[in-house]
Amino acid sequence: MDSKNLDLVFSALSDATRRGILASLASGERTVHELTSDFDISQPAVSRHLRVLDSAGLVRREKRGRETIVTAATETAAEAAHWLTHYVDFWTAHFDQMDVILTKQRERPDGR
Amino acid sequence: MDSKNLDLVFSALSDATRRGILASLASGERTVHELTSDFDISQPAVSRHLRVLDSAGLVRREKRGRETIVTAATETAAEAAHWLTHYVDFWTAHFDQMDVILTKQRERPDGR
DNA sequence: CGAATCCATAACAAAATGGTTATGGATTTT
DNA sequence: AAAATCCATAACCATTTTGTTATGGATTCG
Repeated sequence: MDSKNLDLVFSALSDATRRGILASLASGERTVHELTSDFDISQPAVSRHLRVLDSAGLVRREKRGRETIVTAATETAAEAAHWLTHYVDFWTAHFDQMDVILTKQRERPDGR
Repeated sequence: MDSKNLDLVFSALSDATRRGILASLASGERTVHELTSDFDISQPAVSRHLRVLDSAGLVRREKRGRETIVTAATETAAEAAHWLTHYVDFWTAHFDQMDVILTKQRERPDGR
């Protein structure tokens, strides 16, 4: 997952409607038509949200007859979650170190 | 973490410069001036990125004399990571179920 | 005290975002 | 075959974003 992909993934996740689409895909695949009736926006608006999610690798679209079937692509979200968790761990580790240092200073205020 | 906060957090994380700022804060606090020399953009641009990160709750700013000290706020990123992980788990669970169903169908193609 | 430094905000321009309606291709239904 | 359905794209508009330069307040340095 490179920087450009992270841009796309986090940007895609920054919209409540798109997160809602992903949430509704948890219960299984949905057509564009079904998604349009789930959310109170026009069909073209749904199509554009899906293109954003698709570009980010967060959903897959597949033509089936005249319908388009949408499914969640778990791996990409998992990668983004790992990235975020990695940073949190990284920060936390350093904060723990800082805490150790500060504790030592408190124990020996003369700096020995 | 409500929907509006998720908007702010993911939107803040969708910019490579802001992720870079967060990364550089892993090694400890930095002043706005230091961050400005780290990244090849103007000081006002850095200030605005910091305001975005601050609004999302991803950093804290503290005036110290004429300097502004910036530190990472781990908790918020952790919450976003948890949100994302939760969804991944949720999806994965359903996909696993689907997989079970599909496997059973493969084992008994007559649908018994 | 005067000069320099640190930083936030305002004003502006360019680009991206998210909604709409209009349209048309492909497929299914009748 | 004609009508209806599903969906993508184009065109348009309002809003937001991200960079810039200009400016000024607060603090520190000499």
